Amino acid sequence: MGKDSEKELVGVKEIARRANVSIATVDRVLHHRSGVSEKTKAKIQAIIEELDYKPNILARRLASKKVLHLAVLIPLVSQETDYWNAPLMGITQAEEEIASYGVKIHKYFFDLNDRSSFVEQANLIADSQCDGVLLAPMFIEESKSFIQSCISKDMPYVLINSDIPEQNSLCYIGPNLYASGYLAAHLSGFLLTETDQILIVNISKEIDNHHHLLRKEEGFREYFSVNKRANDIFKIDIRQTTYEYVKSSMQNALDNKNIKLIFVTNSRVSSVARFLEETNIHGIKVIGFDFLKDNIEFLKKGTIDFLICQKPIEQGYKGIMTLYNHLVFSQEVEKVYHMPIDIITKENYLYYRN
Amino acid sequence: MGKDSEKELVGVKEIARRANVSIATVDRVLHHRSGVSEKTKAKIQAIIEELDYKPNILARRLASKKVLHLAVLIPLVSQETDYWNAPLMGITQAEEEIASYGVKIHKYFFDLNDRSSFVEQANLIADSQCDGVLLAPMFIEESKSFIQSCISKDMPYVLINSDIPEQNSLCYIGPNLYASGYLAAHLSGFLLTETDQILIVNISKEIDNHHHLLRKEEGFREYFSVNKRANDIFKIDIRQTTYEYVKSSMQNALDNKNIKLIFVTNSRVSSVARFLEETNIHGIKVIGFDFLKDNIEFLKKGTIDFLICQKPIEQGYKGIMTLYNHLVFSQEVEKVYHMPIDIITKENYLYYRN
DNA sequence: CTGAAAGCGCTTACAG
DNA sequence: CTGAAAGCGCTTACAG
Repeated sequence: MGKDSEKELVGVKEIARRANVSIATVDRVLHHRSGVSEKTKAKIQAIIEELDYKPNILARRLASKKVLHLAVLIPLVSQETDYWNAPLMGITQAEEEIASYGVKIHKYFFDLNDRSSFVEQANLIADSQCDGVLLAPMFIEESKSFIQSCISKDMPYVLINSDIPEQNSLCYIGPNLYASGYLAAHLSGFLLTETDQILIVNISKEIDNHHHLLRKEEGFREYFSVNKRANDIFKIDIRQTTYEYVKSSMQNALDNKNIKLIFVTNSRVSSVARFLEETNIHGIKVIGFDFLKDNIEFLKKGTIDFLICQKPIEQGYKGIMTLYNHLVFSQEVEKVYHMPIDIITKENYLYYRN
Repeated sequence: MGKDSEKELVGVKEIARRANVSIATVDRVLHHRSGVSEKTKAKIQAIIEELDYKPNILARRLASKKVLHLAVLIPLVSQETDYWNAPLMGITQAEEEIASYGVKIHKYFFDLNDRSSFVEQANLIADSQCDGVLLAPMFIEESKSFIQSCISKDMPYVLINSDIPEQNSLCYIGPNLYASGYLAAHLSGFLLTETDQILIVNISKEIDNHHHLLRKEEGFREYFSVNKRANDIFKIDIRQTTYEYVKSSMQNALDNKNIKLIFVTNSRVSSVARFLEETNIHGIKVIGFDFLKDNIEFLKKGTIDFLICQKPIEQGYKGIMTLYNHLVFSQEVEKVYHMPIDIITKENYLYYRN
């Protein structure tokens, strides 16, 4: 008994009856609206507490015709990588789920290779007077100034995929980059002897800004240092993302060495795998990131040994739901929600969700 | 335009207006209730189709006071293993989420070591006239006859954790046992040379029925056979779950061999790890199952190398939500929903969700 | 076989 | 500062 039997019937009506006021007044204090005398406000609040009143969300959404506008700012899916298709799917899924609850989602896309497109879209959002923003802060400086305008407009915002320092964001949802690098190193450890050579590969047009890649590299190196492993670790930054460029860079990097394992710090690992396959290089283990079609193909064939994946779909989904739950239910949110660090192999990729 | 602009306003009222009937009549055909002439029924249905009417679920649940009763039948959490606490958490989480939508969940527990307790509880459910059942069919025969009574009473049921052949279940939600054994073998492969010896350990009071353990073993062996690896594979079935019994069994099993890796087919892997630790045996790799406190402790210390986990919380959660979505929204369900096969290590366990 | 009316628990003008 | 009333889109008796 107790728990089960009590709550049942408590609604605004009951509260109004007990407080000897109208339900409209109860509604006012429920929503912290002005225009209620301190005295009656206090009385009503006491009753709300006492009864542990929980509003009926169904009725709330039904009665209120207010629609909630959420803006999303993420990279455009490019032909170079369809990684961003995944978060977008999660966002769309959330959208479908809450559409009937009066939520509208407005999507803005920018080009990963074009900072100005980011600024442009960000400005559109800033002017749109929406109720909340989901943001992938790929360009640090530009993101910071966008965030400033969000703050000044009192728009809550959620960051996904990569975090940015100094932030008043509602929360960050995404990987712990350092930890994922560390794990990659641990897996590497299984594949190597103490003397095998390792190559770390960062592939990105804008490596300076891509703290993510560098933080993964740090985590990776840390593992070897903590475990006092003697393996030589080389590294290369590849600043053009075309296959031809990756190929020639890799040729140079492998030259005159005896690399046994390559750690690619992002989803571009398929370029490296393609290179190894085309040039008929065998006996090198490969670890990279993300559950993308190309990557999975190489995983199946055994050219890639491990992929680390961090639920990009769920990042998008959770991002939207967090905004929704915060705005509609005033739900408290964790400041940081690190995604699980999933290990994908030939044997379990079929069962990977997200 | 198009998609966005159209639907907005279509409700029972509009349908009623167009069909020249009352909304009560519209409601009748919406719910396939009797008492409507074929003629008006056809007219209304045509309009519903034409308008692509989607009922407002909020209003539906709000107006209808009908409560949905779901029954859950799972093992009691024992002091021997708290595995079943996880699915229970997922069930409770789902319960909280949909409680305000008029769903009541009734939990029945049985003792894993006592078949009769299963039958007892199953009978209670069969008599309870609930609207749907979530079931962990640990005892095959008893489950089959319970399922028969569900079918005869037209109660939909969902299976979790382990599947049972011949089934008209709404769906199965749980691991692909064979595949998880296969993956375990793949991971083992990384840790071994071609000549290292392997020991498979099944720990359970009722191994005959526990097809799950045996199917994992099969998957495990299959990997070595497919990949033509020459490792000797030994096995032992331990039919008492107390630590003392496990310990002495393990002592025997290791005697006179040079085992380099132990594969424990379920969550009892911590007993084996404890044994290795207490008897100061080093240099044996260990792979087992499930994200349990004890197991994680040994993972941290390095006694256990890999844990394979299959989101038990989510199994419970999805089980309930599947019943709910099926009963409330008539949502179609996949017959089989295999959980991802997660690999847990020292480095990523902190980020594991579920 | 069909419809008018009340009600689910809340919000929103509107009037005072 | 406060309340009476209409309405959100649907369901449920009840009456015919």
